[in-house]
Formats: sequence, structure tokens, C-alpha cells
Amino acid sequence: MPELPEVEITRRGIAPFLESAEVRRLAVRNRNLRWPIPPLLEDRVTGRTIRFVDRRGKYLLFGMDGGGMLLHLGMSGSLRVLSRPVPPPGPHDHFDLETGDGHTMRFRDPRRFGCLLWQPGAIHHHPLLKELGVEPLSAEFTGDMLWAGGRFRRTAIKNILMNARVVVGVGNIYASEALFDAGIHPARTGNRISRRRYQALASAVRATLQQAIEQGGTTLRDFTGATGNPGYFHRSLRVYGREGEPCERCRAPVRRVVTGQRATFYCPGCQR
DNA sequence: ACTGGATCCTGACTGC
DNA sequence: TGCAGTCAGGATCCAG
Repeated sequence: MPELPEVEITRRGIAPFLESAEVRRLAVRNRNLRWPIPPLLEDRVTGRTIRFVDRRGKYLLFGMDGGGMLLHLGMSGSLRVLSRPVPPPGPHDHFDLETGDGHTMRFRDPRRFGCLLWQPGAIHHHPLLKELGVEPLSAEFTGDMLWAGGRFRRTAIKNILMNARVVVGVGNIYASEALFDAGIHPARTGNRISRRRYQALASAVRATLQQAIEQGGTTLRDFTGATGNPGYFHRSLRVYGREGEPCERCRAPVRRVVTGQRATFYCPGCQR
């Protein structure tokens, strides 16, 4: 489900209820996520105070004294904050985290590609975060940086964009959208893109993600923010999911191809 | 060192 | 209506 904007929307939705809150109870109903929820996690977090809710790429980080939790939503995960009376959990509601003041953060993930892990010490030191690339909304993310990372590679630029070791948070939807914005063909290899075009691409990535956050993310199937409101960015999608529709710039029909086992949408007229 | 492919899992949708 | 097949927003791991 979620790419960076959806994770960031989720973070903003839950943070007011969780930051500075004490964990009264962690109720795990199904530990079998991508990696099992650690057996002792309940004991580790109960009674601790959540100091901050942070985001790194598509990971959510819950910082506590002496350790922290790392959570990934995978493809189909979502978080909701519930007030009392808390409705009964559905079949894919794998855990509830209850705070001292009576709120419940509920994790749902039908496909169970998500994860919930514990990291002793500083949560930012978790091994899964070690190899992550640059944050696309930070000042470090520039066209030159992308150019340096891609200029010798013979991989399709779309795959480079989606590679979390290069830049985090850009998934299948926003990669297609940013490439459309920059006028770059998604299958063009990294070594055949000029420095100038890399700069256009970096701007496009930043603008696309920022706009998506402003609109509350993209709701394709059932994404909602933590408070239950849907995102509206799907209305702004210009190529993703629009196979056969005329490109808004040149009227050529939008094409769908599969690269790296993922659907890719682009305009054959404007993207070279 | 890089690259493509298989893989984990369930639900929604399409076409017969 | 039912059933089989396809596809889905992620990311790791492995073979070549």
C-alpha cells in the first residue's frame, strides 16, 4: 500500500496520540509478519514512554528509553488510532498498542509483508536502516547526487529510483509519476541520462512526493490516514493506472509495460 | 559488483 | 453464481 507520502501521513496521524504516551499494553494476535514479532516485545515495551515517532524511508520508528520499535507497513499494512469503545479486531488486525490515556493504535495487514521489530539502544541504529539511501525530501537529495549514483549503471532509471539504497521512499506509483514529470522514459538506463535531466528528475521526485503529502496520500484501494480520512492524490495521478487514456500533455495514449515485475506507466509521446 | 527473478501472503477484480 | 487466473502500493535473498 504505502509509499513515503502514505507513511508520512500515517506518522503525522499517530504522532499526536503516541508521542509522550506510556505504553499500557501491547496485544499481539498474530506474530507471523514478514519477520516474526519478537516473543518478548510485549515485556520490553509495556510501561515505557514513547519519546518520538519518526520516519526513515518507509519505516516508522518509535523511540523509547533504552530502545525502540521499528515498523514497516509492507504492501497492505495500515495503522489506525481508535478511541474507546474499541471495536473488535478483524481477522487481519495483528496487534493493538494501548496507551496510558486510553487510545489504541491498531495495525492491520492482510498480506503480512509488514514487520514490527525491537532495537535495543538507539532505534536509528537498526540494521535494516543501515543501508538506506538518502531521504528524498532532505537537502541532501539533489540531481547531482542521483547522477553520481546512476550515471554508470545499466539498469532502467525506474529501478534506480525505486532502489532504497539510492533514495528511500519512492515506490511504484511515484516512480512512474516523477518520470512522467521529468519527461524521462522509465526503461532508459541510468548511464544514458544527462546530468541536466537527472536534476529535472530530482526536482520531479521531490515535487511529486511533497504534493502527495499535501493531498493526504494516494488512496487506491483502501488507504486511509490514521484518523480514517482517505488521501486525494490519486486524482492527481497523471500516468499511473491510466493505460490507454490520453496523455494530458500530448494526447498520446498512456502505455503500460512490466519492468522488474512491476507495472510501469508512461507516455510514449513525452517520455524519452 | 550488478542484475533479474523468485518469494513471502491475502484480497479484489476479471473473464469465462 | 462459481471458479480459475491475474494483479496489487515492498523489499530481501539468491543464483548467475
